[in-house]
Amino acid sequence: MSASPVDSRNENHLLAALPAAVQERIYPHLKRVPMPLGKVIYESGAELRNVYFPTDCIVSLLYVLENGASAEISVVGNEGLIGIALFMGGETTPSRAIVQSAGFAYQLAGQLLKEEFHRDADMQQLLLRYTQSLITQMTQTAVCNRHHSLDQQLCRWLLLSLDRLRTNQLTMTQELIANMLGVRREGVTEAAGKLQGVGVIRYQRGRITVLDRPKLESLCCECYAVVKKETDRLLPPQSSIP
Amino acid sequence: MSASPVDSRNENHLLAALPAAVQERIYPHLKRVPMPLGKVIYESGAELRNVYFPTDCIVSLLYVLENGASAEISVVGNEGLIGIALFMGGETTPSRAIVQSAGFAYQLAGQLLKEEFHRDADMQQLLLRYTQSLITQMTQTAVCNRHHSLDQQLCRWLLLSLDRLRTNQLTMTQELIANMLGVRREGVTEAAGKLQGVGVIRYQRGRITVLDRPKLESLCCECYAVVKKETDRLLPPQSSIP
DNA sequence: CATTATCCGTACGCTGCCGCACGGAAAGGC
DNA sequence: GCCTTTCCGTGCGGCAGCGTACGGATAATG
Repeated sequence: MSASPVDSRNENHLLAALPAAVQERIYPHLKRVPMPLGKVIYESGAELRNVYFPTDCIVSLLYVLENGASAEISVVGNEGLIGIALFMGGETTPSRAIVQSAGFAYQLAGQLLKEEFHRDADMQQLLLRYTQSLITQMTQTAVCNRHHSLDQQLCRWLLLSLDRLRTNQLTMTQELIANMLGVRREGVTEAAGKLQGVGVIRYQRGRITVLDRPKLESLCCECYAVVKKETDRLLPPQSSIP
Repeated sequence: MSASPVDSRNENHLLAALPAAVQERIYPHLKRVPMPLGKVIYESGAELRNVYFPTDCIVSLLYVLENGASAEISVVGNEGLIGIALFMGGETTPSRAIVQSAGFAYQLAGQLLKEEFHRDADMQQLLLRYTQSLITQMTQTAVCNRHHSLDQQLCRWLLLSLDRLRTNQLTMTQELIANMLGVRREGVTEAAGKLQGVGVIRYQRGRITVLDRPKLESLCCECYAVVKKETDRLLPPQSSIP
């Protein structure tokens, strides 16, 4: 196999967990592409031509209503891939994928992914389990939207983002967070102000630093823990580099 | 094939759409079982032993929070099946399935479904497309919970239920609806009162009659139409009895 | 260095839904 | 036919988040 020890393709957990045979066939076709902040990976209803395996970026699946209001459905980092609709058979979804934290990802032609999906049973199993973990995240988002306060949801959101980065710093304006959570920007300002007041985070113009993660978790609703636990169950976080 | 023209197994669209070969193998193992109101088909986290194909009942996938608060994630009728976690590979889900409208369903051992899922590519494709339509429903629920009023959501909920029944009558207390929507019972009373006031529905002690469906749709948020359109796209509603 | 654009803080009235409480009215049991 | 249970109507205070508006502070631009 051509993968060197420092192969950044292994930074994506799904890629790293693929059967060796699949890796061998797919790796040569992976193209490392930049994922700049705000880039729209695919638009609602648009046909997917490629899928993306993030290594150090975060992509949000966002739903945009007719009136322009929006809400984040789920978030994808180096634990997953963008474009499940391809192998699910629908080709499109009524949501938008947008880069929420800049970085890189590996691009793969959708056709190749589909072929492998139908060729290798282990890979299929892996991708389906990942899809189920996404479903869990979506359902939890739904119930969280219904029952929990903005303060709690902000905590959940910060934790979800933090898990997908290597630092404790998010480059992220409050306006963007508000779009994701589907609330007013002022609401985020207020909630973030409280968190800063108790020393959990600090921020200056679009740069959020998490200072006390345990406390952040304690202020969060159960939703974060439920999703994390279920995701770990479905996709055991085994070491990515064999 | 043993299926007679009046075979009620064909009342479930998924069963009816299965490849003939799969039908031949599976039909003998289907067991028609009653689905009484309120019955819990599976509990959160419990392993699924059977899957269910509803013919004339409605089953809700409900998420229950630690404090007992709940919210409906999606709803399944004769267009789908209960137990997708089986072939998705997770075996369990952190949600509860509960009968929301009484009727019957066909029960099938999970093991058999899994075998067919891996054996027949067409069936696999069908089930995955159904799963994607479920995902659409879930995401729309999430965004609807965030942005739309109780009045609108009640309309959406009534329409979703109506689509899965043969009558325009729902046997359904307001308390139950409140549980599904994750709101107070009083809120449902008020919203339903408005709908009755404008002549869209009529109800008496747990019996709701829809009088003016077009008007109901006009009062609804876009969420219902989006889900319906996407579901029809993913699972074309071809005649169920060939 | 001056100007502009971006981002964050604050304030105020409003409204939709919550929590709670109580009462009436229809179905069901004996 | 009486009693109990279930279900629905109504009312009231409270509050979280919305819409709107404005101003200050920090980066980016030329």
